[in-house]
Amino acid sequence: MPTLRRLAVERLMGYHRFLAETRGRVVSGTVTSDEIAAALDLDATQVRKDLGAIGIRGRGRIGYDIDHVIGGIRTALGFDRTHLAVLVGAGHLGRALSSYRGFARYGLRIAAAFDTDPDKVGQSLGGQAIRHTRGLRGFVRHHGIRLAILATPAEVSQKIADRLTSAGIEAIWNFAPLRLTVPQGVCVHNEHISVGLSELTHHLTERDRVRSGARPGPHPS
Amino acid sequence: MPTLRRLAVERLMGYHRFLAETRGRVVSGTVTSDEIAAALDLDATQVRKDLGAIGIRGRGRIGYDIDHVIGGIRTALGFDRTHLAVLVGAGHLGRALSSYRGFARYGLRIAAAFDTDPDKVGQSLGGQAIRHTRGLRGFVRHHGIRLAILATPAEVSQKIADRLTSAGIEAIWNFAPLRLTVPQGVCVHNEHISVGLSELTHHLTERDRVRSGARPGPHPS
DNA sequence: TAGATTGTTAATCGATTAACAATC
DNA sequence: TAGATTGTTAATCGATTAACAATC
Repeated sequence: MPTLRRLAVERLMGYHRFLAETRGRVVSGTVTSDEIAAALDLDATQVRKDLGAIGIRGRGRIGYDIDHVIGGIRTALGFDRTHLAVLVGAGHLGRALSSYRGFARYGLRIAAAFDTDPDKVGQSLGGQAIRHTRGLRGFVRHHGIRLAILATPAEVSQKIADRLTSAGIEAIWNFAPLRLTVPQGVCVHNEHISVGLSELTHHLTERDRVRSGARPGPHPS
Repeated sequence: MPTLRRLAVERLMGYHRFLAETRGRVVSGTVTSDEIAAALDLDATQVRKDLGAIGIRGRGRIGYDIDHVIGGIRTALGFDRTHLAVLVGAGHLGRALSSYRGFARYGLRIAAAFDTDPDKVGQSLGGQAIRHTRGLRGFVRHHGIRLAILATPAEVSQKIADRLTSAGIEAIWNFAPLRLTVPQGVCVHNEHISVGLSELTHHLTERDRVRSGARPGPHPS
C-alpha cells in the first residue's frame, strides 16, 4: 500500500468518524458510497476511489460492509497498533492533549511527559509524574519511542526537536508555532492552529467588504 | 478582493510568519519571491501569484517590501481588525486556547468564557470569571459578538452551536470532535486535530510495511 | 430477472509550474 | 545600459467528476 496523500488521509478520517457514528444506527450493517458521500458532501466516486486505494471492496447493489470499512481504514492508518509517544511541554496545551481520551482510539499512548520547568517536574500528569527533559534522550532510546508530541514554547522547540531526533524519534507532532528543521527521514506534522483562525477572520472581513459595497479586489476572477 | 481558497490562506499565513521572522534580519527591508519560496519549499511563481491576488505588487530587480507584504496579508486576512469572540467550554483545551497570547497578533480577543459546569462557573479564566452558558445568547447579542470558539465535549456541542447561531454568531471555530450542522451563512472551521495524528501513525505504519518487505498494496501507482 | 451499486476508464476541471516579455 | 526580478500568459500536472460496463 503506497503512502496516501494528505487529503486522502483527511477524507479517510472523515469516513471513519461517520461510519463509527452510523454503525449502531444501521440495521443492515452496510452503507453505500452515495450515503457516505452525501453525509460528507463529497462525490460518491471519490469515496469509492479512496476505499479502493486501501483495498476495500464493496458489493454491487449492496454497498460496503460498515465494520469491514472501519477495520480497513484502521489498518491503513495504523490505528490497530499501539503508538507509544513522549509528550514534551506540560503547559496548558500539553495538559489538554494528555487529558483527551479520544486519542486512544487511534492507538496513541503517551508513555511519559517531560518539561524543563523545575516547578512542573514531579507534578502529576495523566497519573504519572512529569519528568525533566534531561531524561528525554535516555527514555526515548530505552523504550524505543518513535513518536513525540511537541507542545513547548517556540523558543525552545528547535532545540528539543534536535534532541528528539538525535535520540531516534521518527515522527513529531508539532504544536509549537514555528517550522522545525529535522534530518531527512523524520516526519513532522505542523499543527499550525492559527491557520484555522485566519480562515474565519478572513471570512468575516470579506463579508463586511461585500456588505459595505466595496469594489471587488484586483482579481475578481 | 474575492474570498481566498483554503490553501491560499494557509500559504499566506506561512509567508506572514516567515516575513515576521525575517524582518529584523534583513537590512534592505525587501525580499524576493525566490527567497520566500525557498524558505517554504514552494515555487516562486506561486508566491507571486498569491501576493498578486491580494493586490501586493513587487518591483523588478528588487523584490517585495517586507513591511508592505506583511501589512497586505494582515489586511487581507483581517488581522488588522479586532475580532471579539466568546469561548465556550472551559476545560483543559479551553484554558489552553485562552492562555495562548499569540492569537492577539491575529486580532482575536476573547471577550468572555462560558461553561455549563457549576463548579467551573465563577472560576477565573484569563482574568475574568467564567460565565454560565445560560447567559450566552444575551452576551452575544448585547456585545454583537460574531465569532465563537467551541471547546466543549462532543455530546453538547451541537446544542451549543444551535444556541450560538440563533443568537447571531457568524463564525464558529470548532474544536469539538464532530461535524456541526449550522444554518446557511454561518462559517464553521472544524479543527479536527486527530487528522494530524493519523498522518503520523499512517506514516510510521507504512514505513514498517516497507521495511518488513511487505508486498505493495492493491494500488502501487 | 431487473435494477441498484460498484470499480474503472475517460473527460473535465483547477491548481501548479514553466516561459518570457515588461519592469526597474 | 545590463541584468535581476516581477507579472502574466501558456503548458503541464494531478485531482475530481462523469460515464458506463461489470457485478451482485
